[in-house]
Amino acid sequence: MRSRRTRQLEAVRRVLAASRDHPTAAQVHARVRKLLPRISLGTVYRNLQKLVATGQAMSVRLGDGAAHFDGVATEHDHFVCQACGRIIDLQAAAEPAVDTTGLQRAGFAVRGHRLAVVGFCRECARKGRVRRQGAAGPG
Amino acid sequence: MRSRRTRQLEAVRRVLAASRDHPTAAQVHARVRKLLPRISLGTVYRNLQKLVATGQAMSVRLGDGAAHFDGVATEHDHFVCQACGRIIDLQAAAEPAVDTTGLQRAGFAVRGHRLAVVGFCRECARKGRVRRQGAAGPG
DNA sequence: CTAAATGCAAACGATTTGCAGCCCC
DNA sequence: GGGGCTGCAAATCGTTTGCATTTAG
Repeated sequence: MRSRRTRQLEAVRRVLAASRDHPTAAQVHARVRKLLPRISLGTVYRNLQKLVATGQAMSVRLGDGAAHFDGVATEHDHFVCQACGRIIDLQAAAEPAVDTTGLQRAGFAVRGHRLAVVGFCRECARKGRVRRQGAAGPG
Repeated sequence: MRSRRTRQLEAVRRVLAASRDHPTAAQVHARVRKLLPRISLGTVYRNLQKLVATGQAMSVRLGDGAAHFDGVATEHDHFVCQACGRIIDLQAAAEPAVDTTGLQRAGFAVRGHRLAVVGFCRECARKGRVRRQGAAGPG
């Protein structure tokens, strides 16, 4: 019943902690392989689950099919750039505060939220890759 | 190149407009089948895509694998009940306003956002199904 | 030792796609 | 009548799972 400290789990933990780009399970797998060439994708999935379950990582879904993993486990929001695809952490009490007091007053028991702000990051906005309003929304 | 007005597309549009519960593609399929028993799931997917692409519907992802479809196409947020699984539209300027002015000041070009507030809906909260804080987050 | 974890491959669920025939415009 | 659309089935993608074998404690 007790949980073991395997080299595979350690490697996944380490890779995730060193990644700032919210890799998918497949990307984590590719990176961990450099340390443990024989590790399987299934094991990566199992260990990612374990880290999420123990609050050492979080998984975020963003429109596209695959789950992305975040070594930052404290609750925070994300910004998704429509041009370069980067997923940026919106840390701390900073930025987009979500006000749920109205909901709570209405009788909802709020436990948390998932927020992804969509648009163009500083760099892409500066480079003028900004497609002006219109067309598809934040999907 | 021109788009046609088929009975299948019409049926999907109608079913979605009449649904307030954010059905999955499979659920839409089941409902449309009552009108067109021979319609295939693939066609339902293709037509749902078409409605989303033309701004007549929106698709929302919420933790669980499947996409849920919403006949309300105007941008709005959702509340997901952890007890009964219901997905509730948070309409209008009401409720959880997301403040992105800080982000914009920081150079981000904000185009929109996706917000899901997680917790217990009025009914479930009242019935005491509320598991108190702790354990897993809004995953 | 021995139960938990691994690697591998098959199983899965959601969604997409190729194709032959159908049917709107 | 022609090309988009359909139904069907097979294919794809991300993720999970069963099982024999390895390995941490």
